[in-house]
Amino acid sequence: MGMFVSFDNWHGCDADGCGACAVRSRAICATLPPGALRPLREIGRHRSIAAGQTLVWEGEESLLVANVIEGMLKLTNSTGDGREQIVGIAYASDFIGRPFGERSNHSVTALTDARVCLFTRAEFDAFARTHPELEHELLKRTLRELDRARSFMLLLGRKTAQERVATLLVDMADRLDDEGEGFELPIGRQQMADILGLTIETVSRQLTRMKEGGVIALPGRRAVVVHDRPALEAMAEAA
Amino acid sequence: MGMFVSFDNWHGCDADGCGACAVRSRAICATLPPGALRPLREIGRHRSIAAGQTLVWEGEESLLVANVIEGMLKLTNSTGDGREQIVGIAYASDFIGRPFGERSNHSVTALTDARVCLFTRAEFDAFARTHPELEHELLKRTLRELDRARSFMLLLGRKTAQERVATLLVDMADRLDDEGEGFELPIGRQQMADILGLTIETVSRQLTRMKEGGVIALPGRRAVVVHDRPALEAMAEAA
DNA sequence: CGCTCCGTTGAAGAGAATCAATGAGCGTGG
DNA sequence: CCACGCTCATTGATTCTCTTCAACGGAGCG
Repeated sequence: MGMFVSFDNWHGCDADGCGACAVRSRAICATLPPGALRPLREIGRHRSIAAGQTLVWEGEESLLVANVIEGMLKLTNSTGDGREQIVGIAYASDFIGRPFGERSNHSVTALTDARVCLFTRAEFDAFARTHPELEHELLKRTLRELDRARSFMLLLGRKTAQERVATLLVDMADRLDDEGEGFELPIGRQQMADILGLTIETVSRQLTRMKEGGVIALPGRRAVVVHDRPALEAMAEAA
Repeated sequence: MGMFVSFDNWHGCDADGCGACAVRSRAICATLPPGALRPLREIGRHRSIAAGQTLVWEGEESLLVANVIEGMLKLTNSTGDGREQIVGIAYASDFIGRPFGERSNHSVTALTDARVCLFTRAEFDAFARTHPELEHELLKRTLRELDRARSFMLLLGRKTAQERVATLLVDMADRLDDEGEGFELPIGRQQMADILGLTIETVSRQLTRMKEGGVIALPGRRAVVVHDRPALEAMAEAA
């Protein structure tokens, strides 16, 4: 494992440890009063993760939790024979891992090179248990995640391939397309398929259909331009 | 609304209000020290709900939360054109509703006649905010629900019809079949289909196949006897 | 230049949905 | 107690969507 993992050369109580943190104002730490930040900092460690590396395995003991500082990670569940479903994506400032539980229900794998602020679950649990503001923030985030997961259950259980792809594009556009001038997909076709519960071929065909219908353009492998947003939204909802 | 809803004739601080509650030891209230139970009791109301009645509507403002005292309720998400996906089921002692959020993401509808202990969201939020033990319990429950939802995403996105039905039967047997002598399904075929992201016909056909394969018996509409549990579990996992 | 990875496209097939009819319980009322 | 009607479940025939299998294409890179 050591060969895949690199620790930054600071850890714990550093002069500019959290102050300089890229997600200081957006991660759960933001809820803590200044005085409580120091003890949390002392149990946290920065770690870099290479794309493709898995931080937590489905079904294994829950030993780690973390804040995402930079990069993207996927949360996945798999069947015994290798079928995979992405059940969540963690971006910068998101919290990952399973506090207050014996085992992790899903794997966590880096989609891009990433950096996280890591805690052992035991230490984090103990800290959180004594800091209600932190638990409150965690509760709010977990409730939001649960809402998102349940919305996705509707997509996976009841929506057609076209609706699924359109829904994903609308979500991505909302997240990434500030200027309305198109955006870069942060993931490839296979991962789109793993999110949507489809095959890579079906995703590709649906994108092609939308392109031929003039709803979107695909100027590159990862590039998407939405030409007709209302049409895309209509596709996402009804059919 | 009044014609569908009946309030019990006590509410608030009653002599035996919470002490006699059927879920006193299992609901979130169980975490509260005796002294804190009284103020919570004072903002709670018992309500009876008829089967089929909807307590909360998807997308509407989140005004109510509740503990389930008795009965079963379904949490659902729907598409514009009426396709429905059950995203969760609440049993006695479960907590329902969306605290700390503007809107409810899903509808809550009684599957059986039910009784709940109801709070306005505003009052509950304020109470919870000042009772960390309660928020901690709520966090643990929400994390468990999130794990469950994500496991279900694998089922909905990647499992075959046979695997889905077998998975549901295993879950139900674990929950209901103490003696190994069979159990009564708490829901009909349509709701099984709505949970599994299938049609009623497909659920029926899969059950028939399992019956003909000798894995289960179906002595009545709602009755199930598992003859070959290992086979059923194998069906639930691989294919 | 050729290799590899990833995405696209095509043809064929499987699995589930849909459409349609039949059948079995169950409650109601005669 | 039985007949009726209603709801829910089963079964069959067909259609259709998505998957599977297979080949090709194109961009990036050594």
